[in-house]
Amino acid sequence: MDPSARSPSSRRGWAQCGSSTTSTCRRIGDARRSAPGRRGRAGVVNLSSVTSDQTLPVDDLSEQMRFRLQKREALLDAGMEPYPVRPERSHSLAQVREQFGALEPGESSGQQVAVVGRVVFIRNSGKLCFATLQEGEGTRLQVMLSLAEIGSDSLAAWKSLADLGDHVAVHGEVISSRRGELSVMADAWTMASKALRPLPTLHAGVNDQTRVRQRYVDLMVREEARQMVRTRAAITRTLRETLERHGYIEVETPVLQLVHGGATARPFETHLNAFDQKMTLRIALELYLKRAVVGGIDRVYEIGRIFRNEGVDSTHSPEFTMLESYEAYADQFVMAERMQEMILACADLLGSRSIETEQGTIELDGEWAWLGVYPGLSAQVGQQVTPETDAQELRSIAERHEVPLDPAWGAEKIVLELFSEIVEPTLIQPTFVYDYPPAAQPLARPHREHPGLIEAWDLVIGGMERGTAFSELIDPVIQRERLTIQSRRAAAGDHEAMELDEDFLRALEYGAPPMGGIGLGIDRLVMLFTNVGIRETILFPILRPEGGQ
RNA sequence: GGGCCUUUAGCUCAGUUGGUUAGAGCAACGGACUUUUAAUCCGUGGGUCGUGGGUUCGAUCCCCACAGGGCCCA
Repeated sequence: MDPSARSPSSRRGWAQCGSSTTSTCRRIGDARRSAPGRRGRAGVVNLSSVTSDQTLPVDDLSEQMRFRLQKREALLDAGMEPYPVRPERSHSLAQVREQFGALEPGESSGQQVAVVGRVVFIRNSGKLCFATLQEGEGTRLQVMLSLAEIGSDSLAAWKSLADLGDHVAVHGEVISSRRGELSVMADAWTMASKALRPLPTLHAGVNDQTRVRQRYVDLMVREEARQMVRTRAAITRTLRETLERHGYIEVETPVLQLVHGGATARPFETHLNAFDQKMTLRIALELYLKRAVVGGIDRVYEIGRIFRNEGVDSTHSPEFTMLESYEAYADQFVMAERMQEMILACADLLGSRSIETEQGTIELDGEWAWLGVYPGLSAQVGQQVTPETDAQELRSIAERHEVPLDPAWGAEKIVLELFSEIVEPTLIQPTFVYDYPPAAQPLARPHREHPGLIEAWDLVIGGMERGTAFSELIDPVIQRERLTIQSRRAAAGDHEAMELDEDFLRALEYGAPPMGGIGLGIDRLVMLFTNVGIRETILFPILRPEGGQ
């Protein structure tokens, strides 16, 4: 707030403003009642004085927006900036609450402050006005504007120019109202930012569509939306802290890649003009992080956005955030300890190791179960299934359980499908599903004891895969064989198959240390702790274009 | 890809078994009010009933297509 706003001269300014506004508002009413033919010309407000030669077609705007545009003009006419560069602000609303929270009802602090916030409630009476300001994460504070303190011109300006949704700056003494509400008793106010669109009803919230399409509105009106942002940030911070306690180093690896790999997924394609080169957006972090471990960064992780050009539903988003971490001289069991520690740290931060869901209570405390893929499937279908069970028999099991299969799939792929359809949804408590067939993960090493299996697990909680880990494949010869098979599939038209990454193989050929690696989907982790769909965990999710645009 | 539900004022929602001028709360506009708490009281305005076709004397309502959103299935 400009200090001069409290000088007598500026009060004269408000006086002019107040009176001109009254007439402005009458003009709007007159214009609406005048002949329709005039509205075309009069119905365009020129904003060139502040922005450019752009104009807003006023006839297309709601009545409320037209009034607010006129109020903005009235502020400018009166020499009052509707969007000042830096309003005076001595305290945040939270600081006022903290420093003066102990005031007794009716007590005055004798302290002057300058605060800024968005008007979320407004209660105007003849000579005393109340407004509730809201800032940042939702902290609210009442301001009072009294005729005796602020003068008739400034009070009139407040009543005619300040709307719900505006940011306003208020200077005055911190007091407690007679009812004990902590307040700033204004001796001056200025506009901090004039809102042209009305604030939605605060108590009803907004519908699901507006929530995701206009998250900024959702954040203004719904505390749970603000809480989601904080929860997600707290979870990523906790994951970082846990890994860094174990000596992990955070790195950033390329998003734009020549060769996509590290996962089975269809990539987004793009083009690098400088090299006239086709490129893809990464579908995983894996291959570059392993290169870092080869180079001697023994404990390394990245939290980053990855992109998969696939379906969109309540559990899938085309872009999502993944944590991958790699640790030299560790195996899948060490990584299981890391995973459990990270998730428990998040649970403790959020306050509880029990999570209530529709499928029942998830208990994160205690031992987490280990379940072999083949024993788990055998128990659920009531017949022995082993790596030796042939595709034909597996297909008859699938038929009995009404699991649709692709005719091209082999036995291993069928087992994976059967497990994820029949067993996975039943695993509510934290379970490491392990001893996978090789088809599951081309980048995991062969099992140390059982031929025909690999060293990899998926962590299933609440019937959904939340994370995965392997004892990583470091034998460059076997890795080349596996990637060659993948690349043949890619060449044959399988959009999800990996390409042969020669530079990655070259890195392995220099000798990678034995290592364990983790992949953890951040969005699904947030979903676990908050019980909402993926679109609520992502601040600005991918959406179809709005109609008519 | 298939099925079901949904789209009405700035916001949240009623409603119309097809019929005069489509409603409520909040919000807005005018007025009253110096301790309110989603303030209250009086008055006023605000609608392409998602879009485009069709049936009908008449469609926001019935039918078809399309678009957005949601749920279930594949």
